[in-house]
Amino acid sequence: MQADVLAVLHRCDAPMSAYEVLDQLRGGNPRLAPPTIYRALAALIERGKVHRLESLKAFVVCNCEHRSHVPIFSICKECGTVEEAVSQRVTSELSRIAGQTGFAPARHVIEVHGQCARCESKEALA
Amino acid sequence: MQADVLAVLHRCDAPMSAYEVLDQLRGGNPRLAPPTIYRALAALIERGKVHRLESLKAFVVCNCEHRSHVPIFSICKECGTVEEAVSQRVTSELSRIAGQTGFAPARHVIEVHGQCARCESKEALA
DNA sequence: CAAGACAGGTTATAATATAACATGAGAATC
DNA sequence: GATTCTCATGTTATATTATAACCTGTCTTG
Repeated sequence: MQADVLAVLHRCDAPMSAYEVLDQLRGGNPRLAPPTIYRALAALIERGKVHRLESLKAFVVCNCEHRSHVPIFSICKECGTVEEAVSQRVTSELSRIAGQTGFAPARHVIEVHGQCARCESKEALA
Repeated sequence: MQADVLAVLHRCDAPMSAYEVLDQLRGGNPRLAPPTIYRALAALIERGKVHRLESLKAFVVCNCEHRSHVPIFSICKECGTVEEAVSQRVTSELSRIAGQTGFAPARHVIEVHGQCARCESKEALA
């Protein structure tokens, strides 16, 4: 099931809601219910294969090779595409800030909404 | 209504879900419905008085004086308290990364989950 | 085979959020 | 003063996201 979910997410190449994944997989299996999808997604996230975009309530495959990393997502508000980046500087600066108050970071959520280069140039033409 | 919602959020001093706010306000007004709360929250967020914590699906008052800023939230997984910080370095580094692919940032979501100093020391004692 | 573990199925419901239309009070205009 | 406009809120209904709780079947392992 995890493999099926991962395959659907790969095919789509854009963030999908759990229910969009569910609809895709129902084609081959009409009995599929939400808990099955959410369980598979939880396991994939645990394994680092998938990320949840908190601000979109949606899921994407992790296209990062790094084992353990702090992903930074750029989310285009026009076309919905998502890029994943990594920055040691951001991570360490966040740790530094946290350290000032004795806070121990465990998990980071970094999502940047805006407009991708492609959509900007499209808009410039119009 | 915005003032009422803000007052409730202030009293609580911790993130609250929209429905928790709703329950608080229903004491004085049994006819209150979700859209009213969500409308007030949307307006308060627009005005920068309130932030939505995407990863908690909850809302907090903005305790920052700055007019326009990129808030960085530290969320303690033990006690649920939230601290709001600002870092020019993080903001500019995120802009730099975005710039590499021509992405134009418009809104940032930065939420760090972990353990606050107080909860860490409590745990150390136990 | 019996016992246990575990993935997935099934049913039901909780929690979060918004669409669409109605109402009513006050300001602006005539 | 009557009319119209605007805008916040009320109201009803429903969409969307997520999880609890329990069941079933298969596979493993002794």
